[in-house]
Amino acid sequence: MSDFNESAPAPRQGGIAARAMAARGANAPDYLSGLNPEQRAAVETTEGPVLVLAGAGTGKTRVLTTRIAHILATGRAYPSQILAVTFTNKAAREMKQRIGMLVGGQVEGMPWLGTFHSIGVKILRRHAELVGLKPNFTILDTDDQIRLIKQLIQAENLDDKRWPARTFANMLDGWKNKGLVPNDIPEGDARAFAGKGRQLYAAYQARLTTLNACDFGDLLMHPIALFKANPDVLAEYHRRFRYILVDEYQDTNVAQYMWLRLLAQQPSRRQGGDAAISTLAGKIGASRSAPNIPSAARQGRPAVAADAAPPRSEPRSGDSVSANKPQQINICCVGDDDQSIYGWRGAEVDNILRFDKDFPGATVIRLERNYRSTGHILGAASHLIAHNEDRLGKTLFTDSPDPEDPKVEVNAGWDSEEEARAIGEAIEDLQRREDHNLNDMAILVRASFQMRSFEDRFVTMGLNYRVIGGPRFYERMEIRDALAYFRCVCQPADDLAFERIVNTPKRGLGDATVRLLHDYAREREVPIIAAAGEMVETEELKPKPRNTLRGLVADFRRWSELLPTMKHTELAEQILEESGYTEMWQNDRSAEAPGRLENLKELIRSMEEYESLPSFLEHVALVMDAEQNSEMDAVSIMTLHSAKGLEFETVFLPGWEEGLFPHQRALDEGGRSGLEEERRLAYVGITRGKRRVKIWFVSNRRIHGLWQSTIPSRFLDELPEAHVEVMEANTSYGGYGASGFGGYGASRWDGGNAFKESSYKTPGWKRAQAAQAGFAETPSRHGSDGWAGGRSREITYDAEPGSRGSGGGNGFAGRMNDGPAPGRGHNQPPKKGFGLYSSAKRGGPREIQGELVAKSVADTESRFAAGDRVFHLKFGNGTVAAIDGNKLTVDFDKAGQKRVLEGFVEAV
DNA sequence: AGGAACTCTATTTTT
DNA sequence: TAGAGTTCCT
Repeated sequence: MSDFNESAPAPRQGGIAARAMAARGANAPDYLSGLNPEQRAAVETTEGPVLVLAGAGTGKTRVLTTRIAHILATGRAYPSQILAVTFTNKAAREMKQRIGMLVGGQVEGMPWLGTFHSIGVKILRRHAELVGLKPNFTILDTDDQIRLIKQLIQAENLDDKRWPARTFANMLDGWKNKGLVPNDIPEGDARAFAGKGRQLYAAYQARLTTLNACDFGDLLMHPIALFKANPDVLAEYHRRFRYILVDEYQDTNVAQYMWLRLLAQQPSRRQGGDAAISTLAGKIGASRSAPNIPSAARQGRPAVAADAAPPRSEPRSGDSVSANKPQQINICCVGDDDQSIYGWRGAEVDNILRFDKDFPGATVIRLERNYRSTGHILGAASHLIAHNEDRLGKTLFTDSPDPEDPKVEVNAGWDSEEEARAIGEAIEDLQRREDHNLNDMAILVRASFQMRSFEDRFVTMGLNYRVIGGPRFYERMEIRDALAYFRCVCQPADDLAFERIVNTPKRGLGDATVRLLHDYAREREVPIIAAAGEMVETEELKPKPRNTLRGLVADFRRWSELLPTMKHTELAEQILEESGYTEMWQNDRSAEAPGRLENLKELIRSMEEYESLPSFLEHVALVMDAEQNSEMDAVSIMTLHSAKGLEFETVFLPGWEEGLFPHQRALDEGGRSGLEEERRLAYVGITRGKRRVKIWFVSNRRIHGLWQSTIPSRFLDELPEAHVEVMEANTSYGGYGASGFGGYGASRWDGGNAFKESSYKTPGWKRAQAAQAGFAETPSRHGSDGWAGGRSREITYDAEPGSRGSGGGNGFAGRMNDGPAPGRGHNQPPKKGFGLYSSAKRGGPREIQGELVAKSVADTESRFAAGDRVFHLKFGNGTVAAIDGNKLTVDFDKAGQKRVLEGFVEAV
């Protein structure tokens, strides 16, 4: 049944390896020509651990795919002996396709190329019993997960408003990213949720086991636990995988790291996390064991594998290709530390930074020759990223700099509407004058709310655009409902699916009935559908719901019986018909209803490609992904995060303002490393551009409904003059800041073309420096109608509701009226007061590559000391308790302890 | 069951 | 401000 226990087959006629070998030339095979020396080294260094540091646009995927082709073509391994992991399905698909192209044909023979998760499931299906699951376990999506958690929270008699399931789901995610089981979560976390954090986690896992289900995190956690507890199983995989390849290594989290290390036969280095992993399911109350004891030992099994020396002299059946060579770790990780932008969801840049320590004797190959962008773009990006401290260091270069290439542009605008207008015009310009396709242009934003102004504008202009990202096909309500029906049919134990649709469409089976069902099922420990089947035979339900439920149970029974015989697409259609689900939307008069029906049809259509309903469900759980139509010519709008890996002729980067980019929250929560991640995001953004990069910033932006004055991003100051051109403002109101816009402005950017002389001698820059010693100056007010004159709001720190931006009446600026019409008198002289963003106080200049740059906020020395008495506009008088960069912890006499920005506080 | 009124919250996202 | 989610009322 599985190909796993067979010994490696001889290359089949027409099989991938055979074809690859046939395709191989005598000396320099085709696929190797056209690689540059570094790439070629990365491909040909097949043995031992290899780290390929592949800068943006240096041909990373090409190396990865060619390397696989090379391994196959030289007979080093069979396709089934190569483990190749990616993060996204898209990347996996692309790799498969490209390997196919290299080797000539479809790659049916690469069974172990896939995402961490899909490979995880594959492993888990084979050995499910070892972690207490059945092989047909379900995979829960975030939605199910949250509903389940909510039930558990309620079962613990906690207020689910005060303790939102969402929050818990996030914590859960964090733990699983770190590979922590309930017993190993930090004490602080354990105390969360009214002291029930750990208990809830354990209860959650126990519940998943009863449901015969897994969440996404478990797809990594279970295999790790399994390998550790069953060295014999791990050894089989060791024997199998001759070569391991990892894409986007900088994005791996701790759990993925542990998973890889186990498979790479490395003794584990990280004690904490490793000791943590044991069997996840239902380990409540198990006593906390001493660190460093492998979990296998705890469970009374021999401890080998991870924590002991790797079994180097394992017999290696099925290894007909190169038997008898000493065991080597042929792992190749490809990544770019400078493009690590997922720290916030658990990625550990550290994994890539430490590779050579993890794998002693590793070969490190740098790919720095860029084939994508112009010299100016590379120069700008490299100079920017050089401001990061935690990096391995690479410098991209191009062989073909062209004096005609445009420099990276920096543009200023008044507000987000003008920004959208101007970018819209620039797009039309390129389209008309340069004959650009809209498909070659993209707008990359930091946060999705920024998209709106572009959409609004493009709609009025009649400009085609396409938003990438956002809610996906399989996340739509109607799709989830339909899938829930199918799940109930295929998996009678899927309580969550059943609960989702018992009363959809409305059948009069409301909360009360469901609760009864639930209690009954829990008590008897049977699945809810089974419980329903039993309960309708009793007197426990009122006649009406009882009859309805009886009907529904009969429906499901009938559908289940049809499952083995009927064609799955027809059955699916029948289910949706007979359940009344389709009808529900047909009767719905709302505007979305027709679209939903259309989506349901699309769902059925997409099932065609799969053999059966269960196999379709499996696909859906893992590949929450649907193709977008790329037919029409349209500008792409997306976040910087979703742009990673893409490239465009022209890239627009709006919103380069302090607080937005770098994002205030990243700064607050991540400190210096948070800032560095933001900077990498900027780097990713710039390096998406092939020929043109146009950066924008504005001086007023509406955030949470209030107009905020903003200052230019510090990243602008980190761009090298040689590769950047500051554009003259060409808007009707007369340009940005020629008259010392705002007054609080902090950089060379507010001097318009003053930049060309000397960036750091401009009044703006001096002001910025001066500001560091005292208050930043206020933003200017503008307009005259409806201006509240409220106090500026405290970004993030002030959670006190109800008082932001209104009342006060003390004349400190911050609240603006509606979008200002250009040309109106918006440039009033600055008023002395409190700065909006005290991050305006960028630290003293620092020398990098002969240039002065802004220093990060974290280094700024506070003008306060612990014990100082201070006054805060809202909280009144207080005493400084602690200082953290520009943030103060203050014990207020009346308001208690608060964290406030230094800029909002005045010495008394 | 449905709707009005109210509250809360506002990066980034894959699997 | 706006959208989602919840509560409360009929």
